Amino acid sequence: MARSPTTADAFTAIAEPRRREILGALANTGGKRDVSWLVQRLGWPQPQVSKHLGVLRKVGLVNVERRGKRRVYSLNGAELRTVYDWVKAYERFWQHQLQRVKDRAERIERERKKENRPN
Amino acid sequence: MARSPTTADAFTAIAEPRRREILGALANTGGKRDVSWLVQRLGWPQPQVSKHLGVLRKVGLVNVERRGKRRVYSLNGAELRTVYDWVKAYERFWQHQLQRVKDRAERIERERKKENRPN
DNA sequence: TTGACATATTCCCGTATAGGAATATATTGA
DNA sequence: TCAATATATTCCTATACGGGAATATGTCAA
Repeated sequence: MARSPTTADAFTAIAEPRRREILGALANTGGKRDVSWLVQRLGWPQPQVSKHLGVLRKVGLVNVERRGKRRVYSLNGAELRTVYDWVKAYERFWQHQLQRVKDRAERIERERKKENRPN
Repeated sequence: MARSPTTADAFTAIAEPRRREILGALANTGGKRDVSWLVQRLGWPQPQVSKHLGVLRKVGLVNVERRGKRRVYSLNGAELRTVYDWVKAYERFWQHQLQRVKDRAERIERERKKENRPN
């Protein structure tokens, strides 16, 4: 078997840096723009932009709206939330580390004060 | 060009469902276990587990510690935080939607009350 | 040293990419 | 109808996967 298709879910879709760039570009402008604008903004060939948008659309990270000959793409935050919820469940694993750093700093501070007081 | 290697960064590494399973298994037990335990727990062939662990290690999502002939793997939350920070920046895009849902519910509620009161 | 155990690595294969180039499809206006 | 514009799709190729099977490496204990 090969790798999971990029269209499998939000995780595989955002694995590609350029697709994250597209989401970022959409986000910076309120989350709604047509393809021409994205092509101009990103400076990539139009087919490349369309293809990446196709992947993002298939996994529901963006929605499309026909507007004459334009197609307006918009961010769908709900789908990104899948990723957010997953990673947030690991929060304690980096907060632990921060806590450890904090604890250590406090211990050192206590010891510093102790040294100033005679025993 | 092909797809970005899975060892490129945390995003590509966690795109694979089985690697997320490994992280999940580690997390459920305080974040520190050897390979045999993971093999037992996940029920996959040992080489498969080792190979996925190799990818996770290369991107820094886990650390290894030699313990005799065992190798103890531990979660490295700091690297997951990369993903967290990225996705958190889009928070408003799903909160917007929740807000919209909430606003709509409140508007409907107001209108329901209005109907009960004579104008 | 030797054997048993734990883990990593290699080789093979089918599959699915991402990018480039070319082309197809759809929509508008004259 | 026809040309122009906007966007999507197709075809091509190099690349790198993930799983299975086999094997290599490393470490302990007797």
